[in-house]
Order: sequence, then C-alpha cells, then structure tokens
Amino acid sequence: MTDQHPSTPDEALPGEPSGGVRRARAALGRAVRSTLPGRGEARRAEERTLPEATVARLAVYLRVLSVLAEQGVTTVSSEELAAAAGVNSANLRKDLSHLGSYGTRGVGYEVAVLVDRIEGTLGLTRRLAVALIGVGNLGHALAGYGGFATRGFHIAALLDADPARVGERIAGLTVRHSDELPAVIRELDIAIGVIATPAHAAQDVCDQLVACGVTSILNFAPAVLAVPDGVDVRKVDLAIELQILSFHEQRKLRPGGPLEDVG
Amino acid sequence: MTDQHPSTPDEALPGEPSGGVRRARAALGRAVRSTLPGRGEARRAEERTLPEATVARLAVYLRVLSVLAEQGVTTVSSEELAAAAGVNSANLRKDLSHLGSYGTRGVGYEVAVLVDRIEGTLGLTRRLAVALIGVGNLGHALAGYGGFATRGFHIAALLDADPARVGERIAGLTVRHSDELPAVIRELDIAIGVIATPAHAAQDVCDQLVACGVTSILNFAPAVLAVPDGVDVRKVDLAIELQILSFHEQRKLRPGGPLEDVG
DNA sequence: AGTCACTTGTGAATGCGTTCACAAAATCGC
DNA sequence: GCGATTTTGTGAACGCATTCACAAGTGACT
Ligand SMILES: NC(=O)c1ccc[n+]([C@@H]2O[C@H](COP(=O)([O-])OP(=O)(O)OC[C@H]3O[C@@H](n4cnc5c(N)ncnc54)[C@H](O)[C@@H]3O)[C@@H](O)[C@H]2O)c1
Ligand SMILES: NC(=O)c1ccc[n+]([C@@H]2O[C@H](COP(=O)([O-])OP(=O)(O)OC[C@H]3O[C@@H](n4cnc5c(N)ncnc54)[C@H](O)[C@@H]3O)[C@@H](O)[C@H]2O)c1
Repeated sequence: MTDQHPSTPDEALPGEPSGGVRRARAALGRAVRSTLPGRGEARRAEERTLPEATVARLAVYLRVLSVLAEQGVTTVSSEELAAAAGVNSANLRKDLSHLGSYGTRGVGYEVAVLVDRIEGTLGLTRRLAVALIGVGNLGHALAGYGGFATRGFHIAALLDADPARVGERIAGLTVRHSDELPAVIRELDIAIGVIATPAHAAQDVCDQLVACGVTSILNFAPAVLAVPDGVDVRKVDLAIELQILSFHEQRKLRPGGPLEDVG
Repeated sequence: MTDQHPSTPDEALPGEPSGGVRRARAALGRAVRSTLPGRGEARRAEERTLPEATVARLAVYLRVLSVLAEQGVTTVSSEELAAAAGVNSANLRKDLSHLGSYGTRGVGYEVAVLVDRIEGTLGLTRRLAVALIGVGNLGHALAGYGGFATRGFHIAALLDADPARVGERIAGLTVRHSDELPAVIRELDIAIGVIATPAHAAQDVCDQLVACGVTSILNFAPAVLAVPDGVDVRKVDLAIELQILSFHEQRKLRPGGPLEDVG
C-alpha cells in the first residue's frame, strides 16, 4: 500500500536508482567489535557489513522517527513505523535487528533509542564537512538549502570556476575559485564533495576531489563518473528518474497492462 | 573499476533507492504484441515486464549512447558500452537482450538502432508533459533546467501556493496558483507531477495530483508519500544520499574495514 | 572454402534482499 | 501467579538480479 521505490540499481542507477554505493571488495572477515560502546547490557552488533539496502532505509526511518519525536511520540511498533516509512514491517524489523536488539517484545521500540542507534550507525554524530563545486542554478538552491545542517552535515565551502561567481556570498559563505580546491579540502577537512557543474566538467572535478583524498562524492551532473576502488559515488539524476516514470506510464496504457488486473 | 551505485530502496531509495517504482500487482499475463511494429524482420520482444533494475540502466545507456552518437561513433561493443556506463558487460547484454536481438555477433551494436530501441521502450517518443509544483529555491533551478527538453520531456506548467510567486515568468512560463492544479492538469494533459514544495505540503499536493488522475510523481520533498496502487512515486532525497555516504565514510575509518584488504 | 578472432545471447550458478511465519519475550488484567 | 495478548527477532522460503562461462554467429583474411 505504501511502498516507495527503492533507489534504482547503483545510482539509483548504475550505482542509482538511486541504489548501492560503489564499493570494492566486500570484506567478509570476522566481525570486529565496534568503537561506540553500547550503553547498558546491549552492546552486540554494529558489526561488519550492513546490507546496502538496509543503510538506505535506515536514513528513511530516521526521518520518520524525527517527525514522531517532534510529535512527542516515545514508543513505536514495527508495524507503525513500517507503515510510515512505506516498507514491509518484517523488512523493517530485520533492518533494525542488524543494529542489535533495541526493541521490547510486546511493546515496540523507543523512538529516542532508535534515533540514537541509527545516527550512530550512519556516522551522523560527526557532522561531516561538505564542499559544493559548481554554484550555478542548482548550486545556488543547494547552497541555500537548510536540509544539510538539520540532517547532520555542514556545508563548508562553495567553489566555482567562473571568476564572475567567485566572491559572491551565499548563505554566509563566500564562493571561492575552484583552483583553490586542494587548499579548501585540506583546510576545512572536507569529507564529501557535491558536484553541481555541467556534465562535461564533472569527471575533471571528480578527479581533483579524489586526488585530494575525498572518498565520498554526490554527483548531480548527468555523467557517469569513473573512480578508483575505495571511492563511493552516488548520483542524483533527474532525467533518469523521469525516464523510469515514463516507462511505467507507457506500460499503463498498454492493453493487458497491470491496470486491467486491478479492475 | 567503474561501478556506479544502484538506486536505493524505493526512494533508489530507497528507493533508490532510489530503486524501484511503487508498482502494484505484477501482472504476469501472457505476452502481448507491442504497438510499435519492429522494423524489418526483428520484431520480437518489447514484451511484458522488463526488470525494474534494467529500466533504470537503460536510461543510463541511453545517455552514454547519445554522447557516442554525437562523437560520430556508429558501432559499439557490449564491453565498451558497459565500461562507459559503469556496469558489467554481461549485465548490459542481458539488459539489451530483453529488448530483442539488435546486436551483431563479432561486431557489436549499432548506436542509432540502440538509441531508437531504448527510446521506444522507455516511451520517450511521446514527450510527456510535466507540471512542477513548488517554485521556490529548488523549483526555480528545476524550471530553468534545460535537461527536461533534451531528455524527452516538456515542462508545461509551474504552480505555487504563494500569491507573491504567482504571475512570475520563468523560462517562458508563467507561475500559476496551485488552486488551478486540476484545470492545468486537464488543459495541458499533464502526465508527470514534480513536487518541490516543503515537506509538510507534499502529501497534500500528491493527493491532489492523484485525484486529478496523475499516476507518475517525482518527489523532491523529504517526505514519504502514501499513494494508492497504480501510482508510481520516485523520490530524490539529498539527505538520504548524504547519509549513505556518511555511513561508508565511517566504515572506511574503522580498523579492519574494507580498505585494509585492498592494501 | 576454411580458419581465426571476436562478440553476442543466454543457460546455469550464485548472491542479495524481501517476505513469511512462528517461537520467544514482555506486558496487562485478573 | 497465570493466561491472554501483543510484538519482537529470526530461520527458512522465495524471488529478483548479477555474474559466469560458453555455444553459436559473424566478419576478415587468406
Ligand atoms: N538546474 C537543475 O535543476 C538541474 C537538475 C538536475 C541536474 N542538473 C545538473 O546539475 C548541473 C548544474 O546545473 P545548473 O543548472 O546549476 O548549471 P549552471 O550552468 O547554472 O551551473 C554550473 C556551474 O558550474 C560552474 N562550473 C563549470 N565548470 C566548472 C569547473 N570545472 N569547476 C567548478 N565549477 C565549474 C559554472 O561556472 C556554473 O556556475 C548540470 O550538470 C545539470 O545537468 C541541474
Ligand atoms: N533547495 C534545495 O537544494 C533542496 C534540495 C533537496 C531537497 N529540497 C526540498 O525541496 C523542497 C523545496 O525546497 P526549496 O528550497 O525550494 O524550498 P522553498 O521554501 O524555497 O520553496 C518551496 C515553495 O513551495 C511553495 N509551496 C508551499 N506550499 C505549497 C503548496 N501547498 N502548493 C504549492 N506550492 C507550495 C512555496 O510557496 C515555495 O515557493 C523542500 O521540501 C526541500 O526540503 C530542496
């Protein structure tokens, strides 16, 4: 009734939909105890490799949980949370079970505990610094977007190659020239690069980021980025999303299509 | 070497996740001959349900193929195309085989034929009309974005609830009040709704779209949308993408993590 | 015409992810 | 205390997707 679409394969496409991250060898070694000491008796789990699909959903759960917390809800069952997140409840329980046993049978989960656990798992306690490269149309919207700060990130630098744009102040930051990229990355300890340049510049910018040691990239340019092993790229691609919708739209029109079955 | 990440679960998410579309029953009836008559002798396939993951990748192939066509390349092997798209070549061949046999053994695929076939499959020959609801920061960027037109879509209407925004002209269109949504949808034969309102308004707008018969929605607001069966929702969620990157970033730092295996 | 090098298309194998279904906990009411 | 009720956590079944590996075409060259 309320599925949402899974990110598509590997970018949610190659990478995408919106889907998995470009990860190298999957390192299936024995589990290593986590850093964060689980408080109380429950300290198991937070082990090795969380399934990629689970990681993506955890972020969704976190969003839903934040809303619940705001509303003063303190406890939630897997059924309720799953409905709100648009997933199957068994799926949700299995996801959460990867983090350990934080639910109470017969009762449900404590919202605050879950938020804590998920934030810890996703590494959101560290507030990573983000650099945005390409401050055009889209870049301006992103730069002014409050969603970064409220979701565990800190937009620390804006960069553009166009001298006319350098010096402009947006949301408290001054646009710097992209030649300064290496310096900026080191100075500000940038962990994530967001690419919002035209497609033809994207690979170039990506290479520079990688050369400076950035291993996490979010790409808005419609280009497939090649990166070495160990670097994670996720892409947001408007055209691909629309084309997927177009495919299904076409299907709906066809006689014998899925709609006929419904009635 | 050049994987990209798959969309996450239903938001690929999520999934993307970014990932799959919210499809109802999967209708596994017997195959129905397609409308478009395959030219020449090859007319098989274009059958029923293409795997969701394949659909997402087809859009990527199409992008890569367009670039190749521009460069004057007329023929491409699965190995080359796969490398350019960041996928495994066997995967690519299997994807393409779903459309029929359009390759030549020992040679490869004709770029023009492939472009044709994929556009047909994705329904891009019809140039669907898109309505954008919420013309704020992000909405402005989207409205001014050339990528719609060049990728098979026609942005036909801009709507906003803020009277101060109504009447504004952007990219040749005048912003209309969102009360007019039903009229606009019927007049302009809107097939796809793009939601770029704040999260708290998203479900409302979504409901209106659905009530007006729109069955394909692209949602930029950080909210999980509930829709009836038969309606496809895809979401683009910046925070989720960043949080997935954050997770992997954290993993990289951990002793015993995947990087240690590489060297 | 025959060989060689190349590349597609696809069965089979494997892996990943979701869903089912139920036993094991926990609370509540009596 | 105890049984009824609720809900978690998870083994097992299932289905989808990726990858392997190779037989079957195709063109080029001789
Ligand atoms: N605008 C949208 O809504 C939208 C939507 C989806 C995708 N995109 C994609 O996002 C990207 C940006 O879109 P836009 O509309 O903002 O384009 P834009 O042309 O307005 O902005 C691009 C900016 O990148 C800068 N730039 C160019 N080369 C650079 C380099 N090497 N280093 C640093 N900066 C550089 C330019 O100076 C410019 O300011 C494009 O690839 C576009 O396809 C945009
Ligand atoms: N700006 C970004 O870069 C960015 C990035 C990712 C996600 N988002 C999300 O996209 C959405 C829009 O972001 P934004 O920065 O453009 O916000 P914004 O506040 O600048 O724009 C929102 C617009 O929606 C309009 N609106 C509000 N309620 C409406 C309704 N019921 N019907 C029609 N229009 C309505 C408002 O009048 C406003 O013009 C938000 O949900 C935001 O979280 C934005």
